[in-house]
Amino acid sequence: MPMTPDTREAILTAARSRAQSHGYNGLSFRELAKDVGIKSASIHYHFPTKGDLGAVLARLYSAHAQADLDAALERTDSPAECLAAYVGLFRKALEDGNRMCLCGIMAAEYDDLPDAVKAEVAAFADLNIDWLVKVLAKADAPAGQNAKQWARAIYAAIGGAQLAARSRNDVTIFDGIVATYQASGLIPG
Amino acid sequence: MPMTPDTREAILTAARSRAQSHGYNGLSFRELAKDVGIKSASIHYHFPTKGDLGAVLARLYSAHAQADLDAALERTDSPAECLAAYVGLFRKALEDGNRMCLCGIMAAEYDDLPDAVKAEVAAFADLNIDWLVKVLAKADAPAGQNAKQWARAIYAAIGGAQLAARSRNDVTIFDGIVATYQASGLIPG
DNA sequence: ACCTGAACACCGTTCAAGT
DNA sequence: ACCTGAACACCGTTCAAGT
Repeated sequence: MPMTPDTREAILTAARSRAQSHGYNGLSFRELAKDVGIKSASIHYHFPTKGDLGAVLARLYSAHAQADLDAALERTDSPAECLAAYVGLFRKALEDGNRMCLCGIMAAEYDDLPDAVKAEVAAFADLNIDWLVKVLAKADAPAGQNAKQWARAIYAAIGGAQLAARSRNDVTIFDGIVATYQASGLIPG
Repeated sequence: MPMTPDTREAILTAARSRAQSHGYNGLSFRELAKDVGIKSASIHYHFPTKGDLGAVLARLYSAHAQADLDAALERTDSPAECLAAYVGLFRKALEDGNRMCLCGIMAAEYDDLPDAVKAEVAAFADLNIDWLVKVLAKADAPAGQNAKQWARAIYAAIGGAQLAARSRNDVTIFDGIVATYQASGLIPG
């Protein structure tokens, strides 16, 4: 009689939390097993390899992000308000234990990632950029730039702000950087 | 009679290269030992712990960057030209085997870093920001922002561009993002 | 002064064995 | 269907031993 109704679910929850702090390399099956209350060998029953777990993790993370972004776009089609919601999602990770976007931290480990995980990380970036393109459609892009280039720049800049704030363990650094992005016109505000 | 005149130097060179690709977690004493042609236990003679190696690595990396930046500032005090040189340093890492800035990749692993390495990563960020403040002194900051806030935003944005381009293994993505930063006024160009 | 082999507790993975 | 113990080759680290 297991404590949790669904071991697979419990593994995914613990793994997501750990991965957002320690990355893919820092994710340990033995630590994960302790969190869940099983032996590390048992994790392989649910996820044959660490790469399988990483890929599922990233795919679920993307689906969750997609849902959040769609909900924001449904509340308003104002670029400034949508971007505020967008920035808020990345801010939340920092607030919650100085964590990173799962796919942002994994992008840094790119060379060590199994191919299946690499693909999911790329898909997350695409999802973000596609949503930003939709939002930015009714805003004025920087001179000579199309919406796609603009979207890519915003995605990269927010990821960088998260990374910079994290290594200071200080969310206000994130806020300050975003404010400068807005003042410069990179982010509509 | 060792092949290399200075084993310590050989360890540092190999470690820097590996760390810029695989990060601190992905740095293996046994792989490093193979590169240098000694046994992994021997590395501990030169660097007692992996944290010691990481801290020395980051400190040397910072010193090298400081020299490069000072040289650029000596060639010209034009903000646009200095920033072009700055961007070029980050671009070079991507060109050279899709590598990252050492301290950028380590910032993503922040939670797993020994304290001595954390300090060096923070010092690298400070060095970058201080240099940028000097360069930006004679340029017009985005409305309501001081030079320090502006410098922080540029440092974060360039790091994010490197991260985003790396996970596509495509330097032209970096160039496109930087072009948008320039068009928006975030980076003087 | 510099290097090594052997040991330790870690890691992901496999697999025969349990229920 | 789900879990485990034991084994394997990896990891950083220690240390007595070599030169």
